[in-house]
Parts: sequence; C-alpha cells; structure tokens
Amino acid sequence: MLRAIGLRPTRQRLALGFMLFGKGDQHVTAEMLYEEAVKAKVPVSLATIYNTLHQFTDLGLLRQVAVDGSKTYFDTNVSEHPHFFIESENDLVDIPHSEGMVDQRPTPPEGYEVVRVDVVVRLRRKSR
Amino acid sequence: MLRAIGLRPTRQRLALGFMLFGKGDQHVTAEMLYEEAVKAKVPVSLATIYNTLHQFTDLGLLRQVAVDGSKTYFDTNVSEHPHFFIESENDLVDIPHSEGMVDQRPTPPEGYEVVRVDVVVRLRRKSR
DNA sequence: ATTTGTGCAAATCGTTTGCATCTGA
DNA sequence: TCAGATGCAAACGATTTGCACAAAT
Repeated sequence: MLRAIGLRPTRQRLALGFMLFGKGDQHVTAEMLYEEAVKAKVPVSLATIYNTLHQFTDLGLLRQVAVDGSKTYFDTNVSEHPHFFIESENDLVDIPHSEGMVDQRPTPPEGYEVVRVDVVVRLRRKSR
Repeated sequence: MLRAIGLRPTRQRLALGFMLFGKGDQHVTAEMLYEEAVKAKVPVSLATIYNTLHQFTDLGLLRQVAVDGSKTYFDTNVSEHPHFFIESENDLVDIPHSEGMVDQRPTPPEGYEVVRVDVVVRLRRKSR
C-alpha cells in the first residue's frame, strides 16, 4: 500500500501505518502517536512522526482537523464529517451522523475553491 | 462599558476597546491588534494584548475561532456563524448567511453541554 | 493605601529545520 | 550505489508566566 502511493515501506512507516489504520477510525496528535510507538517499542523519532503524518495527509490517507490553537489532530477517517471536541479531556470524537447538523457545502466566492470544511462542536462537562 | 463588566477602564483597555469595536465586525489575531496599536501610537505590550483579548473573551465581548494550528483568531461578532478561511492569505471572513449550510446544533452526549460550534470552510485560490 | 493592571524578559509548548548518518531498492 | 529516510538537537513562532513597577479607585 505504501508502495502504491509512492513511499518506501520503511520500518517506521510500516509500524506507524499499522498503528494508525490497524484498528478502526481514530483521532491522533503527533504526541499521542509518538507515545504509542514508544510503548510498542517501535524506534521512531518525533521528527519522523511529523514527517509521516504530513506525508500521509498529503497523500489523502489522513485528514487534518483544526481543533484549536495548540495541538494538531489527524483523523484516519478522511470523509467529511463533524466532530465533538471535549475540552476538559482534549478528546476528539466523530459526531454520530443524523444527530442534527445538516452539513451542506457553501458556495465559495468567485475564484476560490473549498479545500475542506471543519465543523467542531466544543463540549464541556455539564456542571450540575 | 468596561466598568459595567467589571474591568477598570485603563488607557490600554480603552484604546484596544475602540480599535476592536469602533469599526464594525472584524477578525483579529493578537499580533494584528498589536501592530495596529503600535501604528496608532498606543503604548501597549503584547502581554497586555493577550490579557485583554482573553478577558474580553471571557466576558463575552469577543468570540474565539479555531482556525488551525498556529494563530488564534478573535471575532468581534459574538453570534454563532460560520467562516471562510482563505489559506493563502491567512484571512478569516464571515460567510454571508443563507449561503447554504444549514447550521443546526447537534445534541450533545449525556452529561455534556455545547460550549460553541466552530464551522470553518477552508478556501484556496482556484488554480485554472 | 490597596488593589488591579502593565511591561519586560524568560520560559513553555508544539512544530519545523538543518544536517550528518543510515537504509531500502 | 545512492536517492530517500531518519534522528538529533537547535531553531522557531505563538502564547504564557513571574515578578517588579505603575496606575486606578
């Protein structure tokens, strides 16, 4: 598969590929993936994690989600869909569809095209 | 007005308040506001800009918009509305409403409440 | 006189970059 | 062999923080 998209199947790319796509849809940050790799004793550097995430994204295997200022999230589900972001836990999850939110692409202004649409519903644990 | 919301009307807060709310809706980053202040010869530090932006946000005068990794944008229009983000120019603009996009609040999961909904349509200049 | 705000510089955090070294075809 | 990948450490940019000084009430 890596070969198919023009990337050398190296140890680290293979390992990261399995971690990302081997267990259903998930949302990861560079740091999270790095931790997981360390735990799994996969020798890989943070720099390589970033390289890989971006390469995968450019090749359409991952999708970036703009959540907020700091961390960048990558979604293994590349289809267009909205997210819940639970602020207290820094957790990003898909919104089960049909949960309201008709999500129609707006017409872009003359001369521009839509790159992607980010819909993030930010949640907080209810106090009372 | 500052007094009304419980903030001392200091020189810099007054100046920043005018810059923010004195000319219709706009979208600013800390850096942009700082530049504007410097140009207008308003003596203010970046730290104070950040303090002020956050205080105003907490008090509901501004609204934060999650655009992407780096810069944080603040919108003087605090109502819930979607945005276009023009990647090449780093420009954030309101989407003229009725442009499609039915924007219905989804039902949050048990025990959570919606803090805010960010809808960002990312645009790129059309190539051909 | 007290409390609150401001400015500076240093510290932090996620991410990127330069470059020497390694590795897969 | 050798282009492409990796790893390290330094560089970066936006934001935050600690603390001395200044300004509102």
